[in-house]
Amino acid sequence: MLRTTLEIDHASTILKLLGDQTRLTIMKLVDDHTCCVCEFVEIFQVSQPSISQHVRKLKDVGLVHEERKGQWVFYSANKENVYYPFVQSIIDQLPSQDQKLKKLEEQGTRISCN
Amino acid sequence: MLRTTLEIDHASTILKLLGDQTRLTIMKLVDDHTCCVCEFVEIFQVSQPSISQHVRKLKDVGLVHEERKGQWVFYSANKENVYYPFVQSIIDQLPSQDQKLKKLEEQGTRISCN
DNA sequence: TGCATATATAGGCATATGCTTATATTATTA
DNA sequence: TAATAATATAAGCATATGCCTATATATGCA
Repeated sequence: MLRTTLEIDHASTILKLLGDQTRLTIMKLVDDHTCCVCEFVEIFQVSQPSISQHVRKLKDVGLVHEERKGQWVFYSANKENVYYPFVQSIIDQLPSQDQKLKKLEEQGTRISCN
Repeated sequence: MLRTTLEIDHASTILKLLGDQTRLTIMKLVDDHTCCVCEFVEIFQVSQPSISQHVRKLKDVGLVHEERKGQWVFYSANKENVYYPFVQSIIDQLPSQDQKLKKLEEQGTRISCN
């Protein structure tokens, strides 16, 4: 098995990124969902620029992948990233956050993103 | 197998703590070594109060165990902590930092701590 | 007891972080 | 083209963080 060496300074950078409840939850969600900014705004009850800044940080280190579809921008996990196995090993230990998306569907707030 | 649920807010707190290169390295070292403050000062080339503050944060959440031996205070991983399996899964992916301790031994700086 | 050594705490400071509002950009549609 | 909608960026602000120096506390030993 190929084992990439994870330098400690790179690791601490990733951990710092995940050491924020909003970003950690986003990573957990995009691990098996594709979500748009407006959904995160709804889920976290925070301003749209705040979410934009969080996803930007994740995008800057390449943990998420951005895809524009019309007026929406969708984010998903970039599983090709060198550090993704590390991230995955962490978020795998977290409880599913899918109920947050389900709640949006029930409210009909997720319509825009399908 | 018993599986403790790791709440996402607790997880982000732990990750934030580990999201600092000094603290992450300390955790990696104390995972299989018992170290005193003066060693960390030597290793990280940072002031003694700075190290004291870092280990205090780790101690406050119970990740490290403090033990006074004479005038020295030794720190080791508190593997009884509920979050330790989570921490362990992370630091297990990091390269050994033992060469930092070896270097101290070569310099004779680690004498005090045996 | 007095001095040296190791560590902890207090206080100050520069920078980082996360949020907000205001505004710019990009795409959709009438 | 103009209006609307989604997102990004800019700027400002309050708080957090990590470091330092100065000082307090605790222990060992002459």
